[in-house]
Amino acid sequence: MLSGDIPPSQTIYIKNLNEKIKKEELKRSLYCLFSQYGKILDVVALKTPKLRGQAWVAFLEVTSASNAVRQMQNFPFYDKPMRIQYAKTKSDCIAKVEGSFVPREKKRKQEERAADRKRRTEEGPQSAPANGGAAENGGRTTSYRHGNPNANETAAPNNILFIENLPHETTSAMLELLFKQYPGFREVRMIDAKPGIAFVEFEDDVQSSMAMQALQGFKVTPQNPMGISFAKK
DNA sequence: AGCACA
Repeated sequence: MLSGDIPPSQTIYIKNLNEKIKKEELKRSLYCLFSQYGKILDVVALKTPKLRGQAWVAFLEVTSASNAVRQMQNFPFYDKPMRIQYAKTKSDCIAKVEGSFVPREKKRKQEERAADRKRRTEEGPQSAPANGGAAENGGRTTSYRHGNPNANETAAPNNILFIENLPHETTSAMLELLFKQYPGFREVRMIDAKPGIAFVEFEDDVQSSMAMQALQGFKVTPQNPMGISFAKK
């Protein structure tokens, strides 16, 4: 891979991030943006002088990270193109999942030893930032893989979303109600000749990504979890 | 440019 001679792994390293964004918001947005590629275990961002403008997103699957590196490369995020590589070292949350986690000891700073001491014995996937809504309904259906035209390959980001698996009774007014709660919403378009699908347009790719993540798998009916992907250009 | 997890 030409991604800077670092071998593929579950964790991506992102730099050139907008440093004006507050840490919590940044983590939340990264979580939203990248969870389209698969389950995220953790998002790490620090605002220390050495580490500002950078973040790590740890996926459960290497393939998720690979897709993210390729498809989100140079993605304009808060007005700055993201530069994405694989992380150089394994994330703690990955080591924990693999059962190989050992609290770092005498590495750099001994002030960390005290912190290690009170390290909580956590088990499962690390705390991912909460997503902004629609979580009650059926929960995380991270990627929709049925009649999806981009089944194996996630489409490149687009300000227009492609919605499928809708009940045929769905109207654009219904979808509008659902999507207009997310910033940047523009319009819903449906085609009479093609029931069950819709296009939803946002102002830009970031905003469409947020809505996609928030509403992915949203169950219009118990049989109809929405499949949302980026429309093809 | 800069690779951490507190």
